Amino acid sequence: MNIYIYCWDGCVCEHKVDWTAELHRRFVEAVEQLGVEKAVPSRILELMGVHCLTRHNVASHLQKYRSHRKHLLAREAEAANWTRKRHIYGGLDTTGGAGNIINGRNKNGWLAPAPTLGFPPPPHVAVTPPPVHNLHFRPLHVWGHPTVDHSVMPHVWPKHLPPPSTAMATPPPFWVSDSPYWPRIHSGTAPYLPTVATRFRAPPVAGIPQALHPHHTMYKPDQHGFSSARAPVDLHPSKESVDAAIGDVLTRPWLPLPLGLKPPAVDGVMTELHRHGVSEVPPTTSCA
DNA sequence: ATACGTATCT
DNA sequence: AAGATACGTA
Repeated sequence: MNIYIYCWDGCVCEHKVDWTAELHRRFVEAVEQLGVEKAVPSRILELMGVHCLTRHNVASHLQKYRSHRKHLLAREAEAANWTRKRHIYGGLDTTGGAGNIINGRNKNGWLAPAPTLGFPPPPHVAVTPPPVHNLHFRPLHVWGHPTVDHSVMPHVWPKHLPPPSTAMATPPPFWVSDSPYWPRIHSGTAPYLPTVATRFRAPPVAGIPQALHPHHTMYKPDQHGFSSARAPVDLHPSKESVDAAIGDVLTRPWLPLPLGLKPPAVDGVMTELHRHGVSEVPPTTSCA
């Protein structure tokens, strides 16, 4: 049974906040403006301009948000670290490592050590959003910055989905696919739009005025997707790690193969070499 | 008294 | 897991 309470301005609010896509989007927007580290509940609340939200609600959400983000960053660092070790081991500095990590940043410049670099300025001018009077949308199970997610999430591939083929160009991550949550960011540029997302409408709630357009389709990857980043992810290397490993191995085949990769059959190698007009193979030399 | 962050509870 | 609440601290 739903419990409703009366907001300070007279609107009817649900007892428990549903962090819908729209709400979360505003939240993230506010956090981005303030900087993830500097964002505090009161300021976020202010920027969000949403009724029926208390500072406590925001604080709680912020806690979860930071926690999720921390996990993601940790994984990213893990991937970067893996590649760095290999580079040190090989003594060469070739590029093509995990997620194109350069100077501690990923290619989008989002994942450098947070406290020092702070975060890039917001991509757009802050506009005070119109007030939202109700929270009646599907809960959102998507965490993190749209901008961060795009670079961080790829190695958290849901276990129930087939991994993307490494032979193909890397498709945009599935959680971006056609989601109203990231409108127009990819839909125009990326032909690859996996349709794995479960989409449905949020049913209108009787008796509650719909302040926001009720046509918001909610995206809800199942709870095994990227909220449980433990067992499935740990058992299977992340996509990013695999990409890094393959890229690395191709670049420097003389190094020991990482765990899990098998060397090609000699016959196959010889055939391939012949195909390329190489008939003599010099004796193997050790890397000094 | 108030806001914040974290831990804990439901 | 998500969101609320309790609690210690500044």
